[in-house]
Parts: sequence; structure tokens; C-alpha cells
Amino acid sequence: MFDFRLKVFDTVARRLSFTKAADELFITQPAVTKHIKQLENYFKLPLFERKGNTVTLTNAGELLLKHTESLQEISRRLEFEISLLKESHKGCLRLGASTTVFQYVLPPILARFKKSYKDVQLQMLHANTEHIEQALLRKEIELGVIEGDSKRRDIHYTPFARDEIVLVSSAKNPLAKKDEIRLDELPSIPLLLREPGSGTLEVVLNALQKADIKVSGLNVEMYLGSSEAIKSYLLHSTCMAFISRHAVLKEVDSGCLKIVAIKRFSVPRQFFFITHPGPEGGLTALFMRFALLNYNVQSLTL
Amino acid sequence: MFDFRLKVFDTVARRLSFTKAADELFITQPAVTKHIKQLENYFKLPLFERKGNTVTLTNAGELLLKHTESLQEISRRLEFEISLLKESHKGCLRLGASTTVFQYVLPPILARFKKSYKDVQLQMLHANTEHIEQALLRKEIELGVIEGDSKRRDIHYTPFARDEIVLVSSAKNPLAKKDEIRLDELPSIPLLLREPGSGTLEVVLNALQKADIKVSGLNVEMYLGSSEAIKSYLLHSTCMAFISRHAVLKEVDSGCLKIVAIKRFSVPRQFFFITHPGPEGGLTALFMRFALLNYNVQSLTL
DNA sequence: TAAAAATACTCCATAGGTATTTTAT
DNA sequence: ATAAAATACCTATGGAGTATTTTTA
Repeated sequence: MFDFRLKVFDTVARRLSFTKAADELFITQPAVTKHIKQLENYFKLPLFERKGNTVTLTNAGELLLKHTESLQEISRRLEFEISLLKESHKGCLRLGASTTVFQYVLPPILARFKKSYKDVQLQMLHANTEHIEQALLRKEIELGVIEGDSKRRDIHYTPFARDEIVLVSSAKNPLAKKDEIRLDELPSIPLLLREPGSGTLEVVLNALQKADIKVSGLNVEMYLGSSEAIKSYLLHSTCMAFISRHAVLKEVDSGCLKIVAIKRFSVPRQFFFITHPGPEGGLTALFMRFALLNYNVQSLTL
Repeated sequence: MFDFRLKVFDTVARRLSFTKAADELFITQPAVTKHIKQLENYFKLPLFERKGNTVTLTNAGELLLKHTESLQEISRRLEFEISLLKESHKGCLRLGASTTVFQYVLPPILARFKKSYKDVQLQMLHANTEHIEQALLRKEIELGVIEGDSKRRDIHYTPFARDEIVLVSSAKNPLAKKDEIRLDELPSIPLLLREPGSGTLEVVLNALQKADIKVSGLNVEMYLGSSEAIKSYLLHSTCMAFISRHAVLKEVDSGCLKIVAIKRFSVPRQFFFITHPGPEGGLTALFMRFALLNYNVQSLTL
């Protein structure tokens, strides 16, 4: 799937010899000459300087080589990813996911996965991070995707994707005219927070604590049990709320909600795969690779 | 230079119709069918689902589309950069550069530039940032490349490349066994610094000041007038020094010098092109584009 | 039954081969 | 004089066309 003329060019550029390249490619030397000549005609620039016995790259040649390498790199990735799709898999994968992941990150990935691997049966478990970890330990699931950063000895963690908790407000909110506020303005803003015990709240409080902001000093309007509830409430009030970037993607795109940055303050977090220690089963590994590849697709469109 | 079959695939994928794609590409519908079939044979996977009147991408198709877009992007860049090489230019360009840039960044770029544009005469001026700016104002040069971050009204600044001042030590230095130190360990380390008045020193002192480190508290072994002098001295002592990453590239690669990171502390800086305000001359613009493109080449190999 | 994709077949351009000439050390 | 690239010429594969058939909404 990679243009053969470029393959020829690349070989000549590395060996700096038409004859050697011909050998390596199992074609004859005149064929190599013709391919290179074709490229030179196309670009209207010489790619090699031929001085009798020696061949060197011209500047144009080096430029082309640089890009050829990128092109080859992409082609290799493509071949690899296609090869994953071609393997046909069967069986059942029991999968657990914590709230944000389950609601906002997994759905498109699951849909694609099912489309590609119709014979794989998925059993989903939806609970909070703590419970997912326990389900894994009790062998009720083979794979979990969680948003916490607890680290247990008897569980194997694999980073999956980055997330960030952002401060969000209704786009109409007069308090949110600025795109960025200072951290010391935060106490004056009425806030919605997730319920105590949720992973999201914990991460936020930790980050605030590190920045010497006391929770008691915050103007907390309400604690709400789900991201969806918070988003609805935001639309009808002048509150702001800390939510996962993933939970407000659509609303920010459509313009009804707005992310308000805070100077010198951010709340990054990671999503993780959790698995049993030791080698993974085929389906588990397949799903993990698939999710990693297909998560990037989305993040590119962000 | 971009594989035509992929071009056909891309068109079909965007229009979701073989016939429309054929129109757009000025070929016939059966030709399109054959190209797509060829791709499907190659990958051994269907790329489209044909249901009589409608065509949709399969998962494999979407995967291919994603990569096809990357490939097209690279091809476009390639064409553009080649087109720059094809323009033939003549004339004289007077160019000024400050110390680090002149010694470590420009040489490979200048060599390449001369190779591509034999009929352009280059006149180099080597001085410190301040002097280069003045030479520009006195119209003694058309273009400058500097490392300072002063901003004058009567000069036009264009970011060129990022640089970073790093803490460097001999690889044999027992003080440098760790790859990373804390900032509060710095005062105990014997330091070499560039001479007062140099841009490098100024940037370092500013950064330290921001981090609440007083210069008087540092253990300064010596002030030295050039990066080369500092590097030689480092090899025969247990001192460390703040130098531009560019100045120690080779030595770090060959393993005789070592970069020691400092936790939560970095000294980034920018290189800038400086030009007269208003539209640039052809040669000036040419050199700037050329330098930008050919600087990336190097940074990729870092 | 109508609109779109697939198939059948024909033609010519070109990728690739062999044999030979040119070129620079 | 020799090793390597370029040229000349031949063959066969496959890209593109026209005409036609198959498919499904």
C-alpha cells in the first residue's frame, strides 16, 4: 500500500547505490534507474548526484527522504492496525467501568468494537472505582477501566488516557464572561460539586488542598450525585462546577456550556485499565489495544 | 506522488458514492470500483458496505480513512517544501546571529541553504543580541537570529525555535549520579556561569529569582566567557553549569557530558528572527521558511 | 423500475526484463 | 580498465475506457 517508487527511492537513499538497491529489492538496475528518473521528472528536481561511481543525495533528495520516512511510518501503523481487525475473535469478555468512563468514554469505543468483532460477547459492569477493583479481585470481570489513582499490589494498572477536571459554567452566565479567572476568585463563585465519596470530588479537593485553598472557604451551593444532574443545573443558574472534560464535550461544542480556565491551576487525572497480574487473555489484550487506538481517534477531533 | 488508489478511496469515503467519486476524479465508475476492489483485496477486508443504493464505511474503512488523511497531509507538505526548493534565487542576504545561535544552530542550516541556493551570497555578522538588533536598525543586515527576549517597537520578531538552558555536568562527576536533583540542592553544587552581560546568564538568573533562589547563595566557582570554555572545564572538574541544550547536544550524545534535570524547575527560552517592520524581501522570507523547515529536521533527531 | 455498483471485454501505457552503451575514476 | 549508471528495445500486466448485467430500495 506504500508507493513502490518511494520504496525504491528510500532503498537507494540508504544504500547510496542503484545496483545494491536493485539487489535488495529483487529487481534489475535499469528498473531502479527508471523509477528514480520518474520521481525526478515528477518533482522536476534531481534527487541524487551521480558522479560516475558514487551517488549522493541532493538537498531535494534529503527532503524527500525525510518525508518518505514519515510516510512509511504511517503505512506500517496502518498495516498493524488492519492486522488487528483481521484476526477473528470469539468468546466473552466481562468488562467493568467507573462512572465517567462508562458514561462518556466507553460508549463509542464499545460500539466500534462490536462492529469489528461481532462474535465477542461483552458483559458490562457499571460501578464506582472501588467496586470495580473488587469485582476484578473476585474474578467477576477480566478487565476494568477506572478513573481513580489508587494503586494496589494485587492489581495491574495500565495507563489508558488522560483526563482533566475543568471548571464549567453556563455560557450565558455573567460570571463567566472571562475565559480565565484567578484561583483567589474561586471562593466568591457559587459551586456545584459531586457527592462525597465520588472519585471526581476527591481529585478536586486534593488539587485545591495542594494549592492552599480550604474547602470550608468555598461557596458550595449543592452536592449533586451525577454529572448529568450538574450539567442541567448549571444551565439554569449562575453556578459553576468541576466536571470531567469528557462529560461536557458535546455541550462545550454546541456552545451552551463553557470551560473557564483557572490561572496556574489544573486538575489532571488518568484513566487506567486494571487487570489481574500476569499475562492477559487474548480478548483482554485485544480490547485494550483496540480502545487505545480508537481513543486517539476521538482525541484528534477534540 | 500520492498513491492514486488511496486518493480514489478517500474521495469515495467522503462522498459515500462510487459514481459521485468517479465524477469528481474525472474517471468512470467502473474504474472506481476496480480501485476499491484492489484495496480490499490487498487488505483482505471490505472497506465499504454496499447495500444497493447506499454506501457506508466499514470499521476497516474508517481506519484506513484516518491514516489516508495523515498520508495526504504529509504529501501536501512535501509538495510545498519541494516547491520552495524549485524557485531559483539570486542576490545577497546579510544575516546576523547571536552567540549560541551562530555557533550551534545555524551552521547546519547555512550549509544546507548554500547547497540549495548556490546563487545566494550570504554575509554573516556575529555579535551579541544587543548588537544584532542595532545592526538591523542601522540596516547593516536584513535579518537577524537572536536568543534574547527583548521586545522593541521598531523591530519585528518572529519565533524561530525553542531552546532550553539545562544544568550540565561531566558524566564522570560523582555529584551527578542522580538524573534529577531538587532545586534546594543547587547551592551546594559548585557552578560555572557565563560572563555577566551574556544573554544566557541573564535568563538563568531571572529564572532562579522567580524560584526564590538568591545568586548570592550559590556556590559560583567561576564566570567563563564562552560555552566551549565551560564545556572543557566541566570535563576536568566536579562543577556543573547552565548551558543551552544546543551547545551540549554532541557531548551528551557521545556520553561525556550529562544533563541533570531539576525538579519543578526549567529555563525555557526562544530564538527569534528579527526583521524590519513591514513586508520582507524575497530572500529574507526564503531564508526564514528554509530555516524553520530545516530546523525541524534536527529536532526530530534529538 | 430506477439508480447505483459489479462484470465483461478491449486497448494502450508502463513496469520490468535483457542486452548494450556511456561515463567517470 | 572497470564498475556503475544510462539507454534501447521487448514483453506482459494492469489501468482506464465502453457496453452491459446485477442488485436493492
